[in-house]
Amino acid sequence: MKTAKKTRPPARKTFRHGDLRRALLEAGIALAREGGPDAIVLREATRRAGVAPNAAYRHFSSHSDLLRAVRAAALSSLALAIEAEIAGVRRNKLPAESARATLRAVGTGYLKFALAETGLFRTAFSVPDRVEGDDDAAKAGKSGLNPFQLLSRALDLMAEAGVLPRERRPGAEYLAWSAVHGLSFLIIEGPLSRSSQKEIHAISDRLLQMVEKGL
Amino acid sequence: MKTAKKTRPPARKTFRHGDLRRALLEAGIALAREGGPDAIVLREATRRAGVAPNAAYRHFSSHSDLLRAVRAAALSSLALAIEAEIAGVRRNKLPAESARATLRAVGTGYLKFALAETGLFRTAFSVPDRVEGDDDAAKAGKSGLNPFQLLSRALDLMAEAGVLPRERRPGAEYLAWSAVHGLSFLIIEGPLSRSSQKEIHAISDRLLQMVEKGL
DNA sequence: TGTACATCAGTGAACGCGCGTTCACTGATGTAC
DNA sequence: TGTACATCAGTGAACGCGCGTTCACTGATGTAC
Repeated sequence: MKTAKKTRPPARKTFRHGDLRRALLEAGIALAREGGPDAIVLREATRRAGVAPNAAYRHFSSHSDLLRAVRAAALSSLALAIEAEIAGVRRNKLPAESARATLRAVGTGYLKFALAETGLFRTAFSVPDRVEGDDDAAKAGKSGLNPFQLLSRALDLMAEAGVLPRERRPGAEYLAWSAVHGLSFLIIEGPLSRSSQKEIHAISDRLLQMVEKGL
Repeated sequence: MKTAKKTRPPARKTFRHGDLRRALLEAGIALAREGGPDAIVLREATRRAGVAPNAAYRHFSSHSDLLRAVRAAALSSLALAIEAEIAGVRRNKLPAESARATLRAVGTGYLKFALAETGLFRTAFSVPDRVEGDDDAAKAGKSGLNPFQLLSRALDLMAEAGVLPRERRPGAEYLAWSAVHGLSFLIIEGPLSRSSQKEIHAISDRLLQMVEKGL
């Protein structure tokens, strides 16, 4: 899928753009949304912003600098999606139930985002990057936590509620993350890509159950 | 990491090459091994085979045709790695134990391959493709089964041995695959990419345990 | 066993493409007096 | 309030690169007689 070249420059009337950095970043995000990380093309971003190609260099030092910024934005979107799912968890439950529901919400939010925003999702994980101890706000949601940190917090809740044995807590992130990320892959690029929403929903449920039980 | 351009054409003395198709395929595999799917460049393959760029078109109809062939070879390598791991399972066990060991072997073989042959592994899954009902021998190992089919067979064994409840058997492939594939990702491109072999081994073990228990 | 000829694998040259990036520039803006 | 000037965001033109692919060709091979 090639990107449409039809988008005409909005014909600025001022010499100065106003907020070119933001415009380029948003064009980059749009490109990522449409075609994943490989679709983030510096020249196309400037085209969409209605600006000469080299103008980008006033705001990003290189192509990969733009890519990094888009990537951070994608992670932030994912964090927002997870937060939205967590917000839907009923508060008046027993701690154990509530902790489990929160962990499930993290998984569900992750999977929903992968399905709905495939391009951004793939962009978020297109480049090796430790997100664990990273407090870059550009990668975080409203809570100030990035996706990994949201998962960590959910697991902490599980441990506190006594649902997850303390000795199993360390490193549990990687087990849960593996399962959910792997399923996202199967859904996006793998053999489940032609399955119905309903089938995907069912298998997602089973997977989250497996994690809960097996953790 | 750019591919080294130093590899000089082997200076054929005959006009005919002999087995150019094979040479191009092997060059393609070598490129994939070194740099993943994006490194599979038709021109570079012909360079390595010591042949003019357009000579490739006698054997592959296009770049993506070559890519498909390399991809099939990568899947076949993965199948071989899994088979090798299965072959190491002790035969004189109880059926239940033996079935569990076989499933573990599938997971271990998968993870080992992902770690040792990252480029080929990424190539194998670089393009959406249903491998489930696919009996293309180019994607299979010595047993004639491709990686997915090897996993299916291991799960069948589990069901027959009574270790996996029959009603949970359908679709179990996707749960196991998700977990193991997800961990492969974390190890290859994700946050576990800088961990030691030992840490990776430990977390792999825990993951396989989780799958066994949670399936 | 020897020759004529069709086949088709590989050659050489060229194409158009879009990319990231660099250069010397121009002209709007904001500040100092 | 008005003017001179430094700043620096965006321009226009160009670069070199490597890619996939097409064209008309050449020359080794295998087969028919």
